[in-house]
Amino acid sequence: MNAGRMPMRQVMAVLRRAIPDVGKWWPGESRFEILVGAVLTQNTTWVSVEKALDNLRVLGLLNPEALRDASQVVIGEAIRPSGYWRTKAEYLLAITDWFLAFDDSAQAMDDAELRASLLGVRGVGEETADDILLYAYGRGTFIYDAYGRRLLEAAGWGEYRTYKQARMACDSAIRSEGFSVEEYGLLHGLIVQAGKDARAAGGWGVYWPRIVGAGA
DNA sequence: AACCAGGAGACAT
DNA sequence: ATGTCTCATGGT
Repeated sequence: MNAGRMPMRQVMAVLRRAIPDVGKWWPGESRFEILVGAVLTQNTTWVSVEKALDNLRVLGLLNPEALRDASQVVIGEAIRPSGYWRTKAEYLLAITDWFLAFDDSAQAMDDAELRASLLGVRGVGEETADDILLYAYGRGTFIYDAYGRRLLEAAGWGEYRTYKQARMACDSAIRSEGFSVEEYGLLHGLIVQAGKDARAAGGWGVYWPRIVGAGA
């Protein structure tokens, strides 16, 4: 089946034509900041995350040593704009401990080892782990988030019940198409931006045919 | 004013 | 292995 499955490189071409510039899509001035952002953005818009990151930066807490020594309440106050402040303050302390313990040895780990190590951290699930793998450690990974699901469905890849299932299918397909790490990063950025545009346009049902047709 | 955002964990089934 | 609840704030 999957007669309508469009090759990922072609999907990317369609998206690049529709979205000329996503910029440096995951902002972050340090690797640690990317980890913090990955936790804060869970089920939350990036605009809200930026407010939380700014608050942490002003307090001098955007580095691992300072954050580790900060109280959960102080962290919670700073990150309040991004929601779930009790939960995420706890998660941030957990990922900070991981960073202090394993960041140095991360380069020596292969992709699967690093992913497993991250998944062992409280507050790091499949999607957050993949965000970190791709944007903090430069490992080629397809991020199967809510936007990715909608895009794949629109592009004829069908539906996958679980994150793992979809990730495996997409990763192997993309790997066989020879994507570089930079292309993986760009792809996810394009998908998220396209998701926003699609919603403004009235859904993927109208948006996708439009941007596909725009080049044909 | 309901609905959703760049999810994850606990718990029941 | 697969659903349902909860967590919290901000913007449509």
